[in-house]
This record gives sequence, structure tokens and C-alpha cells, in this order.
Amino acid sequence: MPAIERLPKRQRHQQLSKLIEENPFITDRELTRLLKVSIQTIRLDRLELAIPELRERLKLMAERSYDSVRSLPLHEVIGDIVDLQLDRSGISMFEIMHEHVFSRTGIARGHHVFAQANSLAVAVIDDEIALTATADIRFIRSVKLGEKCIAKAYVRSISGEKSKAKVEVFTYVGEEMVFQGNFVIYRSAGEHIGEGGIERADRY
Amino acid sequence: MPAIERLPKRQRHQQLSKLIEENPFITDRELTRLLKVSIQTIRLDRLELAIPELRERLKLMAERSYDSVRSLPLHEVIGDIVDLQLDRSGISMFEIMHEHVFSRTGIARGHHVFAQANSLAVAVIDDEIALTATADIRFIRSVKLGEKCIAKAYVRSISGEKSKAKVEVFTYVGEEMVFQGNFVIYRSAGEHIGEGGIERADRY
DNA sequence: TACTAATTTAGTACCAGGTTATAATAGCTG
DNA sequence: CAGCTATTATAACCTGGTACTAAATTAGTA
Repeated sequence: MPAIERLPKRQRHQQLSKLIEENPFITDRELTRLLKVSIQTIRLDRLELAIPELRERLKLMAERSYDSVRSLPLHEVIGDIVDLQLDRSGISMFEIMHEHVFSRTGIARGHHVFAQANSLAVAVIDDEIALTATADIRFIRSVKLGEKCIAKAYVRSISGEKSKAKVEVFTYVGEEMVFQGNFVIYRSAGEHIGEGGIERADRY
Repeated sequence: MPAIERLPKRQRHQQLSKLIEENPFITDRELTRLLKVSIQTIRLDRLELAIPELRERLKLMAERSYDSVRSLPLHEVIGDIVDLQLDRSGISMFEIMHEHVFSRTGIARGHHVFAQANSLAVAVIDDEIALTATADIRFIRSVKLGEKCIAKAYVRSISGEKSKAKVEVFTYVGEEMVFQGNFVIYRSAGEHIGEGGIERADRY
């Protein structure tokens, strides 16, 4: 009998770490439901594992993000934004790592290059809600492992006073242009605060 | 007397906003010291200005930074391929999870939807090396958390016997089309492509 | 000047999501 | 059985608030 359930605690610790890692926004109470143990056990576990409480975790995350680049939309972006003039232009940098390439050829998958450009096109639009409507893109040459992509976005028109903006993005490696795209971005235009609300939007 | 300090409240509101903006980690209690008013006044002010409490601010910051960490895929193909007829058509499925959406709105980031379609367009081309050359895409409606995207790709032409193929991709949620794209995919056509393309389909 | 309205302060009850500490219980194990 | 670990329970307390009520202060004006 004993041997069978010899290490339920270590297993639980592992599970607990994993759960918190993949959702740092989880409360102890929610963990009790998932792990089927009392809240005291959860707390003992966190103590042993030196995992701080929810609020500390959020604070740490907030601090980390605050340090790097202070400004809002920068963190919802793929690549590092190095310059941003809202409604005008922006520049971001993105280094192709091995997780971005096809392993046999070392050539970057198109959607990563696209993602950098798309993120930048959205970020450069100064609006509460900005979503890509359409895009017309060209992959001019392949990008390889280790190369640094510099994407430059230019807002070409704010389309009347309405809901669309055109953004052109050029991505370079060194002097060479590797990608070009024309994006049409929807912007919130009116008010609309309803959905997202302010406080506890998601995950509860 | 009155005229001199005509708008102390508005001034204070401005100061308050500024203080919180430049240090979102500040508590109401600390603000009372800086602004020399009672904590109730601070709270009334925040209420009027719709500035959330410290913990909510930190949570929002944490969410923003969390989004960026969960950036893109890293995997071979985005979505699960459920049917594939090389050089003809393919179907893949991709469920929008919380790591794919803007946490504020629950709306999927465009590049994930694109990535699914792009992956499928590349996968459906039966060639050693297949890379996206150009794409013309339309996001027809926004996709939300929890929705399952079914992408269907059709190879429209194999362009002579040479280096390009046209692939059309439609993505649906239920009956509804949410995305449509026309891809031009470079294929190896015997030789390597030199500057040409971007991706290759490994592993198949 | 007296009345009125806005503003500010005070006080209380309550909440989430914990910490800390102390004790009781369960389950084996030697 | 004593002794150990693991688990659960209980209670007091903490921070940084919200929500609400009420009083006090400060203008502003009839």
C-alpha cells in the first residue's frame, strides 16, 4: 500500500509549480479545486517552494515590465519597440532565434516576420482598440537564424476621421529589405467601453 | 480669497493623474502625504478620474506583460492538421486560447489567425522547400477566446511547372468565415531558391 | 448676513487574498 | 504503542482597498 502512493506530495509540488507558472493569476482557492487539497496545504506548499502569493507575483510581473520600457502598448508587441510616434511611425527590432526557424534550413517561418510587422502596425495606431482588418504582404527574401529584423512602420492615412488607418511596414536586415506589407487597421473610433470593462476583464 | 485658489480640485486631479502615471506603484496613503489631503479625498478623486486601485493597476500591468511573453507559437504548424491532400487541399483546426488574445478584449491577435493559415498554405504544398512569397489577407471578423478556427486551404494553381503556387485559405468559426487569404508560395522546383523564399516544410 | 451647495474629512462595515501561529487529526512506520 | 510526516482546521491579524453614511468645512450666492 505505501509504495503506491509514496510521493503524492512531490507530485503535487510539481503540479503546483506548473499550474502557477502557466497561469500566475491563479489564487490559492482556485488551486484547491484543481489539486483537491485544503487551502492550508496549498499555502504550505507555496511556502516550501518559495512561491510568493498572488499579489506579489503580479507586482513582480508589473515591476519587470515597468523597468524595461515604460509606455503602454509596447508589451503587446512581438519584437522590441525602439521608437514610436503614435499615429505617425514606429520601429521595432526582432532577432530571429532558433525557435523561429525551420530546423532543417534555418529559415524563419513567415508568420514570425509577419507577426513583428503586424504587432508594430497595431501598436503605432494610437487607439484603445486596434485590430488588423486586411494586409497585403510580400516576403522579399528569406530571413535566417540570427538575423535582426528592423521593421519600420509608417501611418499613411487616418482615413477621414473614421475607423480605419493604413499602415505601411518595411522590414530590413541590414540594408536589405526582406518584407513589405500594407496593413489596414481598424480602430475603435467611437467610445465603446462596454465589453472589456475596466477591472477584472478576463480570467475569473 | 476665493478667486486666488479658484480651482484647487482640478489642479489636484491633474497632479494626481500625473503622480500615478509616473509611479503606478503608489498607494493612496502615500498620495495623501504628497497632496496633503485626506485619504478619502484621494479615493473620491480616483473615483472621479476612473483610476483603478493599486492592485488593479498592477494586475493590468502584469497582464499586459504576460501577453507578450506568450508571443507566438514556436511550433512547426500552427493548428492541428486534420486533413491533407498534397497539392490539392488541407484542413486544420486551431482553438483560440487565452494566450492568443488581447487580455483586455478577449479578441485574438491577428498574427495567430494568420499563422494558422500560413502554416496550412505551406504544408499543403508538396515540395521540399515551400516558402511564403506574398499574401493578401482579410480579417473578416474578430475571433474570440475559446472559438475554434477551421482553416481550409485550396491549391488554385501550380503555376506552369515552375516555382510558384497559389493557395487560397478560408478560416471559419462554425458557419462563419472569419478570415480569408490568398497566398503565393514559392516551391523549390528543383533547385534551391537563392534569395527567394522563406520557409520550408520539414518533417512531412 | 443667512442659506445653500460643493467639497472635504471622518468613521464604520466589509472584502480578497493572503501571513503567522497554534493545535488537532490522519496515516503510516518502526 | 510512540513517533513521525502530512494534512487540515481555527483564529488573529495585515494591506489596500470599496461602499456607504454622516458630519464638518469651505465657498458662493441670494
